[in-house]
Amino acid sequence: MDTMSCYACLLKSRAAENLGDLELNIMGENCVVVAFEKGETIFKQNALSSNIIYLQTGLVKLIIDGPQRKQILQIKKAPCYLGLPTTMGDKINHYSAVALEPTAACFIDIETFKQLLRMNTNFSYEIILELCKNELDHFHRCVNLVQSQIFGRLAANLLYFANEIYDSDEFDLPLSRNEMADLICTSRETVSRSLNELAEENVIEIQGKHLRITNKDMLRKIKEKG
DNA sequence: GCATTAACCACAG
DNA sequence: CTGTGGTTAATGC
Repeated sequence: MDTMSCYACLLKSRAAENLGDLELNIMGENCVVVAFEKGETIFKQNALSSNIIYLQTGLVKLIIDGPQRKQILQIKKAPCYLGLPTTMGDKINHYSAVALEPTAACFIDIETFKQLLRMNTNFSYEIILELCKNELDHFHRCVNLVQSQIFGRLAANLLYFANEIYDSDEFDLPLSRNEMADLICTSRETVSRSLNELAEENVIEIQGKHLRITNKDMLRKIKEKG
């Protein structure tokens, strides 16, 4: 288990750019980087949480076991912090994180992280900024899920993949139909049918997981109209 | 009533 | 793991 040299890290977070040499040394001595394969769990709901996770590279799903079914809370792309709410907010994790691609994650000791928050206000500011943006995303996602029908929900999430994750209108879905269903709160059958219908309407092209958005304006309209 | 939406089930690649 | 067809329940004209 190597301690990291955060000082020399080329994948530092925006927040960590604000840390001085001394602070980076403190972080480096209390931090390890771990590689995860697709499908591996990075942290698990109900387990004790004692680390802040920083995603250096890769893609992750956050999932929570609800009273009825599994629910995908969010898809997160590196670079970003994971588990700030779940590590700072309680002793145990309220959700799990699973890698969707090969992923590299730094595990930072929670006490060290708190110490840095107190020491360096610019660092703290960037952390708060990330948390706030994240909360706004969640609010919008929540409204979309509650107030839109299937096509609105599907459209919003396809646009999210294109705009926020892949920066391209053509990409491979990182999720199975079943996981897509967990993401937009429906059944896998409905996801299959809806994707095929969007293809019939020439809004997207879909072959297996490969997806291309061919009529983005229409997809936006579908998202807005719900 | 009748139409629409979407879940659940069963079965087949 | 996916796609399809049938059935069913809820909701809205």
